[in-house]
Amino acid sequence: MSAAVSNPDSGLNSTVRSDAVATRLRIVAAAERLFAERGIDGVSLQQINRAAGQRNRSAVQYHFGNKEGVIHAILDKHTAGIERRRHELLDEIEASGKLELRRLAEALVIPLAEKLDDPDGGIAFLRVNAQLIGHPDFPLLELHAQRVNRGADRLHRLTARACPDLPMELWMSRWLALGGLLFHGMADYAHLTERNGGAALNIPRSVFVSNMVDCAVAVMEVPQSPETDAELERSRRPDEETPHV
Amino acid sequence: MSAAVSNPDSGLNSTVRSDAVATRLRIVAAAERLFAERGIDGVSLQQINRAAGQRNRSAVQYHFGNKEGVIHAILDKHTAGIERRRHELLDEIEASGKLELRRLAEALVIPLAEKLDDPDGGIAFLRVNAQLIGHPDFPLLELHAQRVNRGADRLHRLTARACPDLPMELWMSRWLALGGLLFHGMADYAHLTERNGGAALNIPRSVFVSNMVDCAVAVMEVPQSPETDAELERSRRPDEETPHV
DNA sequence: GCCAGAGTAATACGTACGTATTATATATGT
DNA sequence: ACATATATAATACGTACGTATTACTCTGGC
Repeated sequence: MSAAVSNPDSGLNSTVRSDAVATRLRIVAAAERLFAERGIDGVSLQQINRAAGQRNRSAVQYHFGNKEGVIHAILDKHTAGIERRRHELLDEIEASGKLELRRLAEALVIPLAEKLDDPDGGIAFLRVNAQLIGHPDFPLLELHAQRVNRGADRLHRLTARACPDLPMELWMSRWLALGGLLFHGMADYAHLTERNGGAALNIPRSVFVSNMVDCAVAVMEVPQSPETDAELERSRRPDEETPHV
Repeated sequence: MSAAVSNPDSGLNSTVRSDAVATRLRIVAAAERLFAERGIDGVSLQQINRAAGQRNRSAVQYHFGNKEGVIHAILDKHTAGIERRRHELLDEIEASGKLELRRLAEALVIPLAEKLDDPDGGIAFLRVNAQLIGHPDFPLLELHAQRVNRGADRLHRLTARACPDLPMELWMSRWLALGGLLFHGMADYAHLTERNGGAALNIPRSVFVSNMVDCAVAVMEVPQSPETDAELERSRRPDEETPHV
């Protein structure tokens, strides 16, 4: 609670010194790299300090409070650009007048995929995101709930509107699963890209991205099968006990 | 290297005492529960010891060597049944004479989904698996490479044969992404199921499973889009430089 | 019933962590 | 140029970890 460890952002400080922002940038860059390589839980704050060239042991505490603060800083660094790009694409779609599902899927995938070419930690950002999906302490959905994310919300609404025939329960389940598909597909490709220094899986980037869009479209637009319809029908009759098979 | 910490399984010990197997079972059960709740890296071996009611501090070391040994024990506990079930389903499919893609997707999904009803750590097993996918120290693919997994290999071959029209690079990429879709979709549903004590997302289990099968089929069987075909075509002409858009 | 050995318990050592406290240096506003 | 608050450095404390070592207990085979 002392002044020395309070987050300078949260206070009423009128001035932000220039060397502080440089240190913050170096810490964030070191953290995202280490998190991507060794896992979020496999990195201590002291290791981040050392990797950032900080001889002090509590520089991370001073600037970000704790590990969650560092994670938020990493997300802040990258999501602004992603949000902007996503709004651009969605604006184009809405201006065109019709909600083409493939365009919406592109608005979902492309802003993320462009991070593959961001040399300032873009790939690490993608890998950290994939780790956060199922993380017990910092689940991605909760982290995003704490921040403004209008682009993703807008996209969610538009895609739901573009798939009016799918029952809502199924749509929700598919949307969640789509997150796993995208983030982990992207993170795997990102990892391999970093190791091979260019393409991965013998697939050029443009082909990979387009293929991911194809998969996203497929998951969203394929109608439920007759088997699923039958199960759905059966589950909606409360009288009949659903068998265990 | 002393005898006291050597894995009793790896030695030539003729006898295995009954209390030892009971302790091993309790340790594995405690470990899978803790791993699922707090994350693999968020649990120390000592915590596993305590949760297993072991007053000794090095019981885990004695029985499993290290954390990777515990993970292998968890996988051993569950994969046997999954493998057996998967071979059953694949036998039926091959006996029928035709490779129906939906049946193959069921052979992929159902053996895992049935773990949702296994009260002996089935849900924890699914959540641990999802964590292992992108784990830096114990990546799931490497762990599986160290063990016999003929059911999954057989399934991989058969599904690839059932999708002859898709270019191989795209197929490989989709197969990897499918892992993220399945394991994380399953783990999310498992987690919610455990919290709500029954169904999750207002979706009964049978509907959820059938919906996952639909998604898997969709990802596997949807042909590449004209956009992807164009990118693929362009990438196969080595003369022309691929633009960055 | 007894004994060798597997299994469990108790204890200790070195290391690294997060956190707190204090001191020094330096950039910014006046 | 100076004073002040901010930023960085240095150091210390308590805790928990993995590991190793030693001693005790009890099972299982004879």
